[in-house]
Amino acid sequence: MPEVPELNVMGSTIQKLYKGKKVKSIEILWTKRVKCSQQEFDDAIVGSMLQSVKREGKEMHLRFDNGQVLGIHLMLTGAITVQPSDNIVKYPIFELLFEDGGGFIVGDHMGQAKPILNPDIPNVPDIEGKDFTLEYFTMAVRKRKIAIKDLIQDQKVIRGVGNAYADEILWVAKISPWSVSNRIPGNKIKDLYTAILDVTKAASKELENVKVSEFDFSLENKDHRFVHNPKRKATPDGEEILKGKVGNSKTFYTESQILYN
DNA sequence: TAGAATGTTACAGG
DNA sequence: CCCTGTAACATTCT
Repeated sequence: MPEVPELNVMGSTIQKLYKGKKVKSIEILWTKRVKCSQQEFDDAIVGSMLQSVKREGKEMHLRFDNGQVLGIHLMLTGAITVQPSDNIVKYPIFELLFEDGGGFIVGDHMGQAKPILNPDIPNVPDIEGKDFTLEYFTMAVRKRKIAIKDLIQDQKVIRGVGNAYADEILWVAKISPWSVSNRIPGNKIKDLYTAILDVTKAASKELENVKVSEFDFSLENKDHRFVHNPKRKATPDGEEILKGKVGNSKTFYTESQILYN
């Protein structure tokens, strides 16, 4: 369930709720994908105070006053349930609790979401970062020869775009997801760049009032996406939404998106 | 019942 | 060694 707009909302909420509080416990409940031991998590953050929450690509980074960082990656189907909650988390990955009550559980029925101790921050522009410039993006798009949808989702090129918003972005920019990256003309690369910024900003704003109690459900079911949304048959301007595949992921698009190849 | 779920990584082939 | 495409991962829900 995690892309940039969702992570922005979750991150600012976690910060609002727990900034300045000390960690009472962290309990790793599903260790398959986790690199560090329970002991290492305990030593790093138990007793330390939460200073800030920042998003880095598709990860959320919790920084503590002792300099330690807890990274959270929700992968495909992970979710955060703020505690206490009426909902029982069926497949918990880990639980983080603060000293005077509250905290959250990260759950994922696919078992892929994971906590990361002191994660690396790759030298790749985040889509909301200052170093994500039109110049950089134009160069990156021209350098390679793959489907444009795969390119904008490649976290080694830019960090933060995932399958759902990639469809929204390409629809706004009026570019077919199968367009070959190095065949896209300069003015359309600019449209694409602008669409990445605009779609991300608009969706973040749209989601900012979602209730904390609905984080583990409603965020992904909100009707704010216009094409990557199984509930919709047509775009707001009445064009039929088509379904296909780019690489191995499901793609929603329309006929009017131009194919450059 | 096969396929989908907002993702990443390993590996084969060129 | 670089680039690209494909499949695996893992598990429940529809």
